Amino acid sequence: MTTLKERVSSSQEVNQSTQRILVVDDESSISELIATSLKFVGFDVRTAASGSAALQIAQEFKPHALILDVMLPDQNGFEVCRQLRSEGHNVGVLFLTAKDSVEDKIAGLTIGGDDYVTKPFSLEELVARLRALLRRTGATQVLADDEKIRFADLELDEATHEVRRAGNLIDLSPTEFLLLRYLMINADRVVSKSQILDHVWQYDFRGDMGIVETYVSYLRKKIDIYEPALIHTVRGVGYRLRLPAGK
Amino acid sequence: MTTLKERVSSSQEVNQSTQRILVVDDESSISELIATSLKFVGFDVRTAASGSAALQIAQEFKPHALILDVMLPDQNGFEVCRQLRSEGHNVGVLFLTAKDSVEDKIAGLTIGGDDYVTKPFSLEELVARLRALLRRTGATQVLADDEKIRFADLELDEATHEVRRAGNLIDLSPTEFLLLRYLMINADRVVSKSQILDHVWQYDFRGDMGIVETYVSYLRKKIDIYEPALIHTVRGVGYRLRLPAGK
DNA sequence: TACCATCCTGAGGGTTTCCTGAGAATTAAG
DNA sequence: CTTAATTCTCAGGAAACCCTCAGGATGGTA
Repeated sequence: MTTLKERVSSSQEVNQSTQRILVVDDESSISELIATSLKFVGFDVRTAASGSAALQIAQEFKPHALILDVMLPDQNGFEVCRQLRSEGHNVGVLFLTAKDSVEDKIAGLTIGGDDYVTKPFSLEELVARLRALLRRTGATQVLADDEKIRFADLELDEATHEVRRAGNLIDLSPTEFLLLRYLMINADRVVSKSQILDHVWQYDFRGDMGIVETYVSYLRKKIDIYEPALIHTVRGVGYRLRLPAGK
Repeated sequence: MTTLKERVSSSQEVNQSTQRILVVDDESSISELIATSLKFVGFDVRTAASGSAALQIAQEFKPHALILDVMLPDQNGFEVCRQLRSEGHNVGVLFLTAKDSVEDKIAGLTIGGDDYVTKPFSLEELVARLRALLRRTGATQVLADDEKIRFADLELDEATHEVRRAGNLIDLSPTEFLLLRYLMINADRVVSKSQILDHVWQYDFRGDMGIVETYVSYLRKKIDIYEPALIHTVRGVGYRLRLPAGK
């Protein structure tokens, strides 16, 4: 089994126009995981382990968005957010909260275009939410890409959660949706089962990679009943989304 | 398929022509909540924590409307309002009052096109009232909306609070109305239960999201007794208002 | 061809999510 | 004060979903 960090560095996605993200979490394993992952897809990332450190770094780093744990050693995440806003930082925030947090005042988190993700999360979900947030808060200079991902005659719409193949609507479960999304983002590239597991499943998943095979099978039965087949197995390596031409 | 402008109108609403709103409340958590929310839907917002500060800021900011807590540290909100008017500021005011204050008094004092909202409020309600106020006071230079929101054969009139489906009048409770309104504003997009809770329910609501399910159930029994069904659940994500067309 | 590692997929059990009816609690109206 | 409307909680059941497992299929290699 490889390490998370190794496996994370896989895809390569250019042109993020270097948006700056500040990650704030006191568990360094979490903030490192996120930072590594975000850097790799092209963001400019800094980390902080406390609220006060975050405020300080934000002064000079001027991030386009924050990923902010609500439970911090010195002060709570909302307070950090409030202070930032009152200092004029017009920045979107993606909160991280424990799933079982005792009704930890998880209200009002989605008001200003902000959003939250519960721990444990999957990297795919985190990145998807972050991108949606940047789009909403207008921090993106590249101008809304319709919120749609396309490959061949496949079309995945993040706003409506609709997936179509050749115009036909396809019904996917949440996990199937995330998996397809990951494959489409990495279209034409081979992604290993480990990579898929790390990105699509929650980071505390403790099963083997058989589940990836199972879900690829599910996906095939839904999207590759059409010709031509798009999901291809690269034996001993992983999977790859491609058209037959580009052999 | 709705137009982009329609879909966008809840989240980022372009072309608000940057109307200026001054929010006055001594609780910073409240004024920040309001400011964040209003900025997000396209207003230009400033905040003040006292009556005197408000008067000062109003001099240079020249707001199109005020959101004004009636209980302020230095002076009472009505007094602030009176002073502003005597200084020639022709501006509509949306008062914020504690629920248990004597409502008759307030009603009597809200002359002209003014209005008031009791704490705790829901953001949907606050924004709706503010827009109505701006419309009445003529501060709005563009945006002569129909005051009606439509989707498919659904029609919701903000002025009369009437809802019709295929011409049939439908009787909704206040919460049902706000919920439907929120869904219609976000027609075709998936909205999560958290988003619904944050926008439709009062900001101090401390229950779980089961209540959203309950109210969706109520709504369905009133508007989806007609064909086709418009309210669809997206398992694991939220709800979405849509036509069956895309199948 | 025979063998082995890898991959595919159907079946089934356990869990989670969602829907809805019933009723308590609160509020508004008569 | 009584009644009605509305809001909210709760819990049972149904459906969807997640995951494991194992037998069969496939591909590479000796």
